[in-house]
Amino acid sequence: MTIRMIAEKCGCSTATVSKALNGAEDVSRETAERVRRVAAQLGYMPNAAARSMRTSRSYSFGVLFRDNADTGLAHEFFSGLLNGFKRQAEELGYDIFFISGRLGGRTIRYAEHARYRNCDGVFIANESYKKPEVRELADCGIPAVTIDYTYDGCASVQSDNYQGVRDLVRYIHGMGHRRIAFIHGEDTPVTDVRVASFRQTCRELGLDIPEAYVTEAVYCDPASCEAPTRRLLALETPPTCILYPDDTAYIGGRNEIYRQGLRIPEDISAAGYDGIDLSQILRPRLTTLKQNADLMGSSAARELVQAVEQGKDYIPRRIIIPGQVLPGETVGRAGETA
Amino acid sequence: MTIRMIAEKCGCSTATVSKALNGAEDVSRETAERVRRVAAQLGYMPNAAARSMRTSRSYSFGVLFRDNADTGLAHEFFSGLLNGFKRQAEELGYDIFFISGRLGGRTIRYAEHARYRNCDGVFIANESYKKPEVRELADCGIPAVTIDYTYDGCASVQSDNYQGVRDLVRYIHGMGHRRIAFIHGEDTPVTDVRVASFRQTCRELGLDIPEAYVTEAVYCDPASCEAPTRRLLALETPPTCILYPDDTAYIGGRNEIYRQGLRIPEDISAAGYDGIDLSQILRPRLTTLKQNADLMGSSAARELVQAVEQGKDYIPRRIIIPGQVLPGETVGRAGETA
DNA sequence: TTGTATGCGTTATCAT
DNA sequence: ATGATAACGCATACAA
Repeated sequence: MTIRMIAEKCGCSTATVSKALNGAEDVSRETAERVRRVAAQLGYMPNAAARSMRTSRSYSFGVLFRDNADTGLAHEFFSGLLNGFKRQAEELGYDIFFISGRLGGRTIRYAEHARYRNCDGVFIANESYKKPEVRELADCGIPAVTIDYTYDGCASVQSDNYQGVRDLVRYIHGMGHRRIAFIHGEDTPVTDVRVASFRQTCRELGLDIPEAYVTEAVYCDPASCEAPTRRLLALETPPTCILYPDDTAYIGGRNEIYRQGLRIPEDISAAGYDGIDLSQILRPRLTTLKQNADLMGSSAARELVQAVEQGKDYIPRRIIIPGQVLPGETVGRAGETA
Repeated sequence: MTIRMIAEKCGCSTATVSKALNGAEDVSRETAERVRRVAAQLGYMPNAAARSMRTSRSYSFGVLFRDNADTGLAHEFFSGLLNGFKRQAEELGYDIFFISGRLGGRTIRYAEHARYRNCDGVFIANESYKKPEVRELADCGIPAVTIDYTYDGCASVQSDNYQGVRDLVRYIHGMGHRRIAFIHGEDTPVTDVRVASFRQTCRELGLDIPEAYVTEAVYCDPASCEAPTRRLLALETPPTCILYPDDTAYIGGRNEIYRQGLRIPEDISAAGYDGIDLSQILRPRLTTLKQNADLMGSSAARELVQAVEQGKDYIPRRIIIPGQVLPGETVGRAGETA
C-alpha cells in the first residue's frame, strides 16, 4: 500500500496523490475526493519512516523516565504523568517512545538515542537532573520539556509544591493544630521548595517549629519513616500532626504509630502527599495533597508541540499546575491551645 | 552526520562505510577500524528512518496497553511487565512505542497504527482480548506476543495462575485452614483458571467448599470486596480464611474486617494475589502470591525477537512463568479441625 | 577489497 | 491543476 498504487488506481501521479492526502490547495476538489476515497478503501497508511526521512520530522516524542527498578512507572504520580502526556501527544499526532541508555547491547547516551530516532521533542521526568547526560539531552537542540525542574531554555511543567504544602499546612492549622512536624523526602529541588514552604507558612501562622520537628526520610520508602516517627513521638513536646514525604511513605509512619498503641487521628494526626489511589482506600482515609499528574502530563505535551511547531520563535514557558487538598480522616480537630 | 560525511573524511565510499559499520566481511581490517574510529569521533548515529525504509525493519516494538484511566500503567503488575519488556527489548536493539487508537485527532485501528510505524513486533497486554480490533492486531501479520491469553498463531507468556492459586491454597491448608473462601475478580480468562484451580485444589485436599464461599468482586476495586466480605463473615459457618482477587482489592476486605471489630489473622485470615510492594508494606504483612511480572515481560521480549528474526520458521511458543507464595502474616495457624 | 548505482516511500520544487 | 523529478540516508547487488 503506497501512494504509487493509489496513483495507478486513480490514474494520476504520486505527486497529486500526496498533495490530495495532505490537503494541498492546488488540487481540484473532485480529484482530492477521489484520491481520498480510494486511499480509505485500500486501507492506505503512509509510511512513517519515508515521511520522516523526507520531512525530517518523525512525529514522535522521546520520553526519559527513570526505570531503574524501584520507583519508576510503578509510582502512580509518574504513571499518571506519562498517561496524560501520552494521551495528549497522540491526540496531537505524536507517538511516544522511551529513551534509554541501552540499545542493542551497547550503552548509548540519551542524546544519541534521541537523535537516532529523530524524535521531534523530548519529555524529561523522574530523572536526576544533575546528571550531565540528562543536561546534554536537554541541551542537544531538540525541544524539551521537563517536569518539576527548570533548565535554561527549556519549557517546564511544575507541580505547585510551594502552594501545595502551604495549603496543606493551613488546612491542618485550621483544624486546630499548632505543633506540626514535617518528615520530608531526601534532598532534591522539589524537597527544597516543600521544606521552604513549610517553614515560611508556619512562620506566617505564628507557629514555633522546633528544629527536631523537621527531619528527613526517603520518598516512597515506608521503612525510612519509622525511626523519625518514633523519635517525634518520644519528644518531650511531641507534635500533634506529622506530615509525611508522600502517601506511600506514610504507611511506615502509620505502622509505627499503631505499634506504639496510638490511634489516628485521636492520638496523633498525619498527612501524606500525592493523593494516589491508596490514600483514599485506606481507613482512616488519608488527608493528603493531590497533585494533578494527568494535567501536568497533558500540559507538557501541548507545550512541547508548540515548541516543535513554532521552532525558533518559541519562547520557553514555565507552567505551574496547582494541586488540591484532600481532607480525608487522618487529621483530627485539635484543641486551640494543644 | 551521515555515512557520506564519514566517507569523505575517510576518503572512501559510502558503501564501504556502511559495510564497515555493519561488520561486513569484505572490508579490510584497517579500513574498517579507521571508519569506526572516525564514526565514533564524529559522534555518528545512523538514521533510524533511513535504515528502516531500506531494510523494512524498524527495530521497534509496538506496545498495546490499556490506558483508559483506572488501572493502566498505575498497576504495579503491569508496570512491572512493561518494565521487563522494555529493558529486554532495548537490550536486544528494539525501542518500544505505544500503539493507541488515536493519532492526530483521528481514530485509527490498532493494526493501522502498527503498520504506520512499521513496527517489527507487537506486545499485547492488559487489553480485552475479545475486541475484534485487538484480534485484528494479533492477526495482521506482524509477529505478536500476548500476555495471559493465547491467540492461535501467536506466542504468549502466561503467569502460572493454575499453580499459583494451587500453591497458595495448599499453603493455607498447611496452616491448618479447612474453610477457605475465594472472592475472585470479574469474569475473564484469568479468573476462570484461578477459580478452576481453587475448586480442584480444594477437592484434592478433601475440603468441602460451599457455593457461598466462592463469590465475585472486581479486580483492584477495594470497595467491591466489602459486601462479599460482610456476607462471608455473617454466614452460619464462616470461612477461617478469605482469598481476595488481588492485593489492592484486599484492602477493602481488610477495612470491612476491622470495621466488624475482628483481627487479622487472629479472628480471620486473608490472602491477596500479585505481591505488589503494598502487600509487603502493610502490617500485618499480606500473605500473597507474587507474580513475576518482570520476568514475564523480559521473556516476552526475547520471544518476540525470536519471532521477528526467525520469520516464517518461527513456531509460536507458550511460556509459563511461575509465581511464588509470599508467606506474610495475614494467614494464621488454625486448629486442625476448625 | 572497494566503488557505483539503485531504490525504499514520501514530499517539495519546478515545469507544464 | 497536474506531473516529472529530485532528494532524504542507508544498504545492497553488482561491477571493477
